[in-house]
Amino acid sequence: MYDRVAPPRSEAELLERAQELAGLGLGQLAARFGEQVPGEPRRAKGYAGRLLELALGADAASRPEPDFTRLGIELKTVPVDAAGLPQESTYLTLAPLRGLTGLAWAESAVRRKLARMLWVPVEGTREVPMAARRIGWPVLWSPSAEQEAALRHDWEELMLLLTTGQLSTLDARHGQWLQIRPKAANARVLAAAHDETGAPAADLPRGFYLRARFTAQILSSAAGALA
DNA sequence: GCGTGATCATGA
DNA sequence: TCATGATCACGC
Repeated sequence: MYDRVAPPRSEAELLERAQELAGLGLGQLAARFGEQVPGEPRRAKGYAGRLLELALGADAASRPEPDFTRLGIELKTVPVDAAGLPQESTYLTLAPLRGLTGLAWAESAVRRKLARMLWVPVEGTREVPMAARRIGWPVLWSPSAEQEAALRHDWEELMLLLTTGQLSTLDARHGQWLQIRPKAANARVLAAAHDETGAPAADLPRGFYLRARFTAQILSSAAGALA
């Protein structure tokens, strides 16, 4: 079979690996692992992300930890259009719906995820078949002071709505850069939450997402999005 | 069933 | 056209 790629031992090694993948099509990369890219895009959500995890040696295995556990780095692939602009928001982490009293930004899961991230743009326009979509130039990123302040502002606004049990008024329009949207297999899924009075209740699981216009800043801070 | 990886598809 | 709300696949 095919050996699993060993986790990178340093940021530099991880970045080098990602840079070596730039310009490759997803089909070419998949072939290195004896895989074929799924044919139907609707059934291939998340495939590019899983393939890049495999190729770069991510070791978190879908546990709620950074993808590169030893380096504390989170990997995100982001679909971009022909101009290199992100086409979609980026999922960060589940939003806590219960037991969130006293939760501070400094200890939040959102901040931990954002602390250090490797962004890999991938061609994502629907006209391009999955296998032909090319991997772009990677960006190793941490938030600037201004970016972190803006994200913290959004997070605190959103968390206030969560802690007061105002799930019914919380929708994806809140937040300038961060937003909260459903994150579930379907709209019938329920997670432990609480109501406006603080009593236990169940509600649709939600996740924190980074808006595409924020991700655009990250990608444009580096040179070309596509190699 | 949950949290991970995300993108799809429809209404505004 | 575009973002919101809904959905699809995988590992365990």
